[in-house]
Amino acid sequence: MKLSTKGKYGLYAMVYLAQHDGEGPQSLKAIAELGLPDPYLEQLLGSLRRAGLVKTVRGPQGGYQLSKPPQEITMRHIIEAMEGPLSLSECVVEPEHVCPRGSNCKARGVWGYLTDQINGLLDSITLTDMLKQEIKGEIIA
Amino acid sequence: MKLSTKGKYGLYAMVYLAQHDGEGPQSLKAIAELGLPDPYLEQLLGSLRRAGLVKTVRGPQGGYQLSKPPQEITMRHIIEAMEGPLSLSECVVEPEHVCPRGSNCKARGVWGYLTDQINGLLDSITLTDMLKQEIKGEIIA
DNA sequence: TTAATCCCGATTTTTTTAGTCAGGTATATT
DNA sequence: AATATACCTGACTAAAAAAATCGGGATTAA
Repeated sequence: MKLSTKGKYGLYAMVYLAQHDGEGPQSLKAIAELGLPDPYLEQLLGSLRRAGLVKTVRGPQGGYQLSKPPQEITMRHIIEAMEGPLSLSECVVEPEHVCPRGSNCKARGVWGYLTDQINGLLDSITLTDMLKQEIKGEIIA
Repeated sequence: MKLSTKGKYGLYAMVYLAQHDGEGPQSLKAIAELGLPDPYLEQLLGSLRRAGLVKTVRGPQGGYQLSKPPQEITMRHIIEAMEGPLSLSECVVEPEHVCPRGSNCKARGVWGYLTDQINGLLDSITLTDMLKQEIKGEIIA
């Protein structure tokens, strides 16, 4: 179980924007200094924009910035924008999924439970928490 | 963020073995009735055996069975056997990872925190819980 | 008008996942 | 001992997903 680069790069970019919140638009090139391939990063920022997490300014001095305060943006928003909803098993997410294991499959409940718990975790972490390196009063550095 | 079929099939197989615990070895063919391709499943059961979660009996009437009581086998044991340790980012797992973002990368702490939390969740669910469809007193069906 | 900068779709490359297969080993049964 | 059942192993292949690349277009400050 691992995270794709999409999710990681997306988060790095968002942390960068949070660190420069209020300083005006940050260019793609500036963000890519984090060590990310810029044409790829451009794609990813597109996802973040379409998800409503960043807004852009075109033209010279243009760039990307957070579309709302960092304390209102959670890890879940970001990861979900980049990778789609967390799905440990299709049967939890897809409405009319037919499972070869029938209706009394014992795994199904666990997938649902875990999905909820992990989503809850992601919901509970904001960009501000990350900058402060503190979640629910706990130092995470 | 999703789980591979390895993890899923591995769990299905383990649930099956838990349901038939004490009934003697269960053949590959019997387990594959869950709807899994049997030559592939065979591979996966190999991982579970090497991880010490199942033991096998060869020859006629042979098959697979749990190597310890179902309440001692957790989701984490199973998923980890199938997919290796949970790794949201290399920097958390690999000892000498050089990160282009340097030592004050704000994401690192979060990866560590999340990794611990999710591992904790997986630790807390046993095969018995799954059969009972109940985790920490909560019905999950 | 120019240059900086974002936007977008198509394409390619690489990696991982998923699955197959052939031949080998152990063992209960007769 | 012979046989048939069943697990074991490693190499192989195919398909899908991830990770990027690229070329050309649109917007706008200066």
